[in-house]
Amino acid sequence: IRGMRKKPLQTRSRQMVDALVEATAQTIAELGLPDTTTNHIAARAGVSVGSLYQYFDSKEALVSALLDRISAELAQLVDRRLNATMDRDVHTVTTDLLTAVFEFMQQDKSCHLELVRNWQQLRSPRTILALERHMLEACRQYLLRHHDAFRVQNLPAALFVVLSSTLYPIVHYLSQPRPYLRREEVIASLSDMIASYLGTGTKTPAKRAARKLRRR
Amino acid sequence: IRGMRKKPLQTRSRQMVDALVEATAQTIAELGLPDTTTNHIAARAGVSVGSLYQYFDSKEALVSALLDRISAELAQLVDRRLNATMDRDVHTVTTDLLTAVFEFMQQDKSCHLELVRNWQQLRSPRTILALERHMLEACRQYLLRHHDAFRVQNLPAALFVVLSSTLYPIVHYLSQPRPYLRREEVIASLSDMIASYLGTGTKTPAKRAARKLRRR
Amino acid sequence: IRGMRKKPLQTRSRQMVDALVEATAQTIAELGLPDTTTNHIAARAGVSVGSLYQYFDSKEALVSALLDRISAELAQLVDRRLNATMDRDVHTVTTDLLTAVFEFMQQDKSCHLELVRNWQQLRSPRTILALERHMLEACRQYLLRHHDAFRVQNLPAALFVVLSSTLYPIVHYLSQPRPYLRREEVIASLSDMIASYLGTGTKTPAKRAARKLRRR
Amino acid sequence: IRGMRKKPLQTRSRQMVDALVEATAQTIAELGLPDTTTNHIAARAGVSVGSLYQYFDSKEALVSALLDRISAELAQLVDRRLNATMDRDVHTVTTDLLTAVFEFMQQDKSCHLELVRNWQQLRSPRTILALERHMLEACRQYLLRHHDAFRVQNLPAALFVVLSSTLYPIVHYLSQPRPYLRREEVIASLSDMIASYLGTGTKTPAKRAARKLRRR
DNA sequence: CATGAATGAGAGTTCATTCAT
DNA sequence: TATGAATGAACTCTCATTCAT
Repeated sequence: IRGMRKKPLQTRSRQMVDALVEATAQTIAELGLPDTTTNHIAARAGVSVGSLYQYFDSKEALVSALLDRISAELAQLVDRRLNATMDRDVHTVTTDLLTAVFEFMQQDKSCHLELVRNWQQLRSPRTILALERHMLEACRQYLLRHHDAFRVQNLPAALFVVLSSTLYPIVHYLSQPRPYLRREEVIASLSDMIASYLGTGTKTPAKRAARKLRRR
Repeated sequence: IRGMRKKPLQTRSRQMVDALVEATAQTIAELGLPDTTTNHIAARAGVSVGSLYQYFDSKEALVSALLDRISAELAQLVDRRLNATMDRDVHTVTTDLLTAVFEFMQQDKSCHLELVRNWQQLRSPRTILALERHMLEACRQYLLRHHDAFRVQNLPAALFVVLSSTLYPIVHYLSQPRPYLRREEVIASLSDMIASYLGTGTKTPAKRAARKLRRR
Repeated sequence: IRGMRKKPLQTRSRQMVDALVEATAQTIAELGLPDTTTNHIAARAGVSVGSLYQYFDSKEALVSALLDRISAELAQLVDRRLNATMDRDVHTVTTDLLTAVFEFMQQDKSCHLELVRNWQQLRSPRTILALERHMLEACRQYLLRHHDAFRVQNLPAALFVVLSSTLYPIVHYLSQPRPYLRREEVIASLSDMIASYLGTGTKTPAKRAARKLRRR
Repeated sequence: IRGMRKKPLQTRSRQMVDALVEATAQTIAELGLPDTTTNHIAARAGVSVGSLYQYFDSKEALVSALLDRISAELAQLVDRRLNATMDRDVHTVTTDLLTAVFEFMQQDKSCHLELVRNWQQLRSPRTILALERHMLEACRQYLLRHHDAFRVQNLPAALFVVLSSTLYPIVHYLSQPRPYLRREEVIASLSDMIASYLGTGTKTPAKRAARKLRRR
């Protein structure tokens, strides 16, 4: 792994690395990324700065490691949810996933939102790319399973658009100091949009009714 | 105007202010926001730091002014495009707007992308909010004009989702070092998604055909 | 005069110089000496910094000129008071003078106290020395007039001690945020001390009585 | 302790703190308080600015610590002297104390005088107040011990006047570039004044003789 | 003469990183 | 291996002073 100085094979090392990453997460959650210093992190982890630099090349490497951890968590979360709802229709699955991601971001004392806000400072394209690929793959699995229900033409482009159209509205929404919409409204609208795009956007009764009318 | 020290009424002042804002733009474009310093900006503008601080209260105020400028440009761009295509269907309008925004962001040696990347650092919520409202209003105008063609239920939520689903995929796309999709593919997919969501997603021949089939 | 660039012979020049010195006084009174800048002063005088530097070599020269003005005022004040009470006894004269100086320092919106507080920063020994000599001379005049009533031996030293023992307790007293003594108490005690030192410290009834007793 | 960052418990820390305070004293003695910068201090202490800021919150905190040190020294000095002369008459005690304070201020390459000169800039009212109270208490002790010999009416006011009448003439005297009096003359006159004020001003033979004459 | 925009050295302070212990 | 004191370059911002207009 990049930026790591020692391979944390031994137990002690692993514990140290974990403690440091956890301390990083907590500090970022509390102070925000820009105000997080290596000294803060080391202090919170209960070790010295020197030790910190024995395990991580730089502050950046630390944040990178934290990102790896969070990426894994997020991937796991999505996988679990998706497995549980594999057979349901897009709208249901989307609503479920969006709710899960919302909760993930909103977790109390979590650094997730703060990190996504500053994701451009994070020079860890590898991790981000990996997460993205994982998500794309998960989505592809779902779509393939339901291939008869969809009418997307350019699958890669569609996946890209659906994914990036999903993540950012959430961040944007959560970054508002005083949102004028409720979370459920955003989730519902996003689900509607994605479902209608992927071709089975006829889940809400109102819409189904509307379409019926027009058919006549 | 906030953070401005002298009112740039006279020609010389205006020129200095403009030069400084332009220098800020260039420096950010070249070095990125985090590495942009007041000394860099002053040097590039060909003046001393002292002069910079005669016109702007702080580094933040400078960036804020730059943001104001860009916001105005972007708003103007969207207005112009939208006026020209007011009577066309969603898909056409969306494609046109997306293309315009893409070009705006991709302008050579432009700071636009870098700024959007760091938009969370920018402590200018006023400007950002204003831009957002402007966009929402523009979209609303368009939708009202075509109200018979749409079937959105929760208009505010729809607008929020459409707008944030639009901006960020672009940034995301442009931030990729080696994109695996062509720009046109992303634009097309985004347009498809939005058009289908707003209710007249029947613009591309393929889809129209697909829908016809299903109706039988 | 030192630090002055032009001899203010013409009326316009005199007015300018006066306006600048007055502006200096006001600014110091309002902001304190450390926060007083040449730009503040020029602005308050309604002229440009350039003009300021046409009449004064430096910020220091300005403060110096202000000090000259205040010195003259103080000297005049003491002279007037002393002339009026020339024939009275030390205690009365001292009380009167101290009251006058207290009032001079305490004048509303005055820079006097602030200047005395920072008198060491003021590199104008000439002015200060002149004021001191003036005071010494005034005191000497009074003492000579009453030479039969006093028993001071080392007159120069006595004058030095009396004068410096007088000014600073006033400043010290006025600098206290919450004085625990009343002004009158300080004046009375100072007068008692000086009168008893100079040899006729028999003004307060108690003391007169005490002395009478001892004489027997 | 205020403004201190690390508690100087360990030997190394104490040494560093002491070295920095000492460097502050030396720099102030050499350059004067206004021209003393944190970089100067750090350089003179032989450490980096960073180290300075590991031990002190700010430049002000550094000066504050120096003031604490000096206050303690001065208080100790006065206590020692006063204890040694507790039973002597006012004139003797005053002369002794004044001589001691003179020497304290005049110490070669000392910052004491420079600090007293700028005492108003020093935002450490706590320390100054503490010193003042200590002095007042010491004086009160002495006066109470000799209560039968004195005839002061308003004790607090008398103490205030005596103390402030004592410190400032010394500073004033030492600030003169070319004093026209000898130190001994000032001390003698001050002692005379205080002794005569406090009621036993009949210590010097000359005065006693003079008074005898008048009694006849 | 008057202006005031322009100057720029230098202030205090921070923090990722190192290295002697 | 762990420590944490030490580093110092770099940051933002100020203000007495100048000089082209």
